[in-house]
Parts: sequence; C-alpha cells; structure tokens
Amino acid sequence: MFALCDCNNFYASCERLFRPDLERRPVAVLSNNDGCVIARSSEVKALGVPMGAPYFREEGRFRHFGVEVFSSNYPLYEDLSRRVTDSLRSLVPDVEVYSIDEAFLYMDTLPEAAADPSEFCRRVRERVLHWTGIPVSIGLGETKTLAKAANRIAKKDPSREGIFTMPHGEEADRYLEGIDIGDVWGVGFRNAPKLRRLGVRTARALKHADGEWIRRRFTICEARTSRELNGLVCFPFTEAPGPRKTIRVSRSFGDPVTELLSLREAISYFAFSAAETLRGEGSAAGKIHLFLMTSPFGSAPRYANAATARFDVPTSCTTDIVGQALKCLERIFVEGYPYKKAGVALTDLADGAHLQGHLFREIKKPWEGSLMKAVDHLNMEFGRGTVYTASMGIRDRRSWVMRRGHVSPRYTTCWEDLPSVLPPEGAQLP
DNA sequence: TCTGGGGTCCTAGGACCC
DNA sequence: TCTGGGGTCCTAGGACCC
Repeated sequence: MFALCDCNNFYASCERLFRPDLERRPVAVLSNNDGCVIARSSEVKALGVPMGAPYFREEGRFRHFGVEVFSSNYPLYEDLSRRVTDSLRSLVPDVEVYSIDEAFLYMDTLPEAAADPSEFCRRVRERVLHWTGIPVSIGLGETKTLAKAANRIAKKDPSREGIFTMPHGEEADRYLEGIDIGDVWGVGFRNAPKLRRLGVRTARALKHADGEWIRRRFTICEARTSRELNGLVCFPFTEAPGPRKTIRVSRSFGDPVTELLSLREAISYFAFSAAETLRGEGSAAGKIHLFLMTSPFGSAPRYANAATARFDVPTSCTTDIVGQALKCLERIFVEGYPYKKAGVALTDLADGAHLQGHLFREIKKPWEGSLMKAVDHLNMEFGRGTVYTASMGIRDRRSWVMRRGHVSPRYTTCWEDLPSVLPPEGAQLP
C-alpha cells in the first residue's frame, strides 16, 4: 500500500502560519516576478481563479474581493517543507519526498501501518498539523497512481476528513469513473484530448483499455499509467532518488534588459548560484548551457538563442563556470533587443569525487577545492551574497532583479525577520 | 504595461561501427 | 535496373510532473 501525503494549498498555508488573521480569508501566492498565481487558498479557488493565471489579469478581481496577495517566499516554503518531511519520518520509516509539498509513504514495512493504513494515516495527519501547522490530505492505494487518485478524493470530498483509501480491484471503478482523464497522474494536457477523442474519458476507461492498443497509439508511459490503475506497480517506491542530472537557474527580469553589462551581471549570478548548488550535491558539470530570450508576448521584436560549452574535465569551480557562461553569452548576444529572461543549465553531471581525467592534458588546480570551500563557508556563515564574483555587479545597483512587491518576512530562516511576541502593556514577566 | 522556475523520461532520427 | 544486416550512441524535441 502506498500513501500520498499532500499539503493543502501549500504556499498559501505557509503564508497563513504566521498570520492567523488570514485564516478563512482569501490568500493567493504569486510566482517569481509576481507573474502568475501559483497557490490559492480554498476561498480563492472558489472565486474561479485558475492555477497559473497571469496576475495582471486577476488584480482587479483580487482587490474587489480583498484577496491577500503574496510574492513567493521560497526560503520560508522550503524550511516548512523540511519540517513536514521530518514530522512524516518521525512516524514512517519509508518516505519518498516527491516535491516541495508531497511525499509518498510506503505502508507495508511497518506492521501497525499495514494492519490499518487508513487509521495510521489519520495519526500521521494529526501529527503533521500539530507539529508544523500545515494541513495535509492523504490518499491510499495499491500503486502511486491510485494513491494520487485517492488523494484527489480526500481533498475534494469534505466528508472524508482528509483521508481516502482507494478500494481494490473492481470496487475502485465507481471512484475512478468520477475522475476525468485529464486529472489522472501522468496524463497531461496534450494526451488528454487525444484520449478523449478515442473514447477514453475517465480514469476507469484508461484502466480497462487494452494495454497493447494504448502502447501502439501512445507510448510506454501511458501504458504504465493504465497498468498502475489496475493495481500493478510500475513506479516503485524509491526512497533515495539518485543525484540530479541537470541543474538550472533562470529568471525573468522585472524590467527588460538591453545592456550587455547588465546581462553579464545576471548571467554571472545564475552561473554562480548553479555552481553553488552543484557543489552542494557533490557533483561536477561536464557542460554548461546558456539561453536568453525576449518576451514571447506582445509585439516587440523577438529573439531567442542558446549556446553550449564543454569543460575539458568536469568542474564545480565557480570561476570556471561563470567564465564559460560569459563566453557563451558573447557568442549569442545581439545588441538592441529587450531581453526578458535568461538562464544557465549545468548538464552532464558527474560524481565530483570520481572524475574522468583528460587524456592529453594535465589539469591540476590544487587551490581550487579549498577556495570554493572558503567561498561556500563564508556565504553559509554570513548569508548569501557575502562573497561573489565581481562580474555579478554591486548588489544595490543591479537593474535586472525580479519584481517582488508582496513578499512576506523570512520568519524562520533570517534573524532579522524572526517574529517577536511582545507581552501586553504593563504585564509582569515571570 | 504586466504572463514562473525546475526537473525527469521517452522516442525518433541521424551518425556511426563492423 | 540492380545496392545487406545488425548493432550502438547521441541529440533534439516532446511529453509529463510539481
């Protein structure tokens, strides 16, 4: 049995945690750059605001209904996500963190969980709420896909009180009948219309479709989803997913950037940040990929391009990575366009401890390791941005920063932002 | 005026080998 | 007019997820 534990309206719940006055009030959280709506409290969902809606189109409606709007505050969400995971691990040995707000729990290793999974999950849910203040819903099923489907029902049907177990075999059909094909985990907005045209309109229909036929008309992915709906595990529990294969840092700019100098600063910043993540994973990058683009919307002239460079020996050294990124930029930058977004991706990642050498060249920089350790240590100890490459520009003069008009304090990760609890006037402290 | 960011996996087609 | 058979590896593009 798999359980899928999913935090309710996660980012909105995080924002409410330190603002009890927002309980039962509409709360929306925006993507980076205050671009789109990416989290909605139930009140905002009830207004009919879709996931991913551009904020500028909803702004009027939000003002009218008094929706409390937040820019995304990832330090806060990541910290609370870790607390939720820790709470889960305190009760369940096998936890697979699937995303910032979801985790699969494997029920069969723990005898008390296997005996009555649904009752056990009730305890899990209570503990997470009690320890972190974040409400979660839990769906149970024989496969991850069925647990996902069960989770939907747990969320949608208030009478389930946040827990639903998908029954086995044919008994599941009456529930799967109520799930639109487009809402099945693994069926996206491209294949859903195609499946519908072929008469497969619900989760139940996909479950009973002929496997060979699905495989022919689609790919192995859709065939697996169909098998999973039949209770056959195709996506096994994987507690420790391997190291990442790509690391990507990209941002849209608050205002379009036209100057090469500003772009160099931004690219340096992205490359610096990617290199930091890379070392955190203990990996080294074999290639670097840089891309930039103008806005895909509106009538302004458009330009988009990308460049890739390969390192002779995989590296995790910031100066190597920033240097190559800037060389890539020289290759594709064209004067005169209003650039709206750019980014850096590190690929061909290898284990940093066991690097393949270069056949014809001896490349040894013994100081490199300790220099990067010092940089990471300083930035860890004294805060991000304590040391950085000069090419990133001076912090307060960067023109390419993103818009974040409604950001909440970093309540749990920054000393200056810690909430203070003041005693009432004249009260005696014990 | 204003439209996010970060991932994984699969497939088809091309290039190459003997 | 006629031109083999059996492989591997790489890449770009497309699909999906949150």
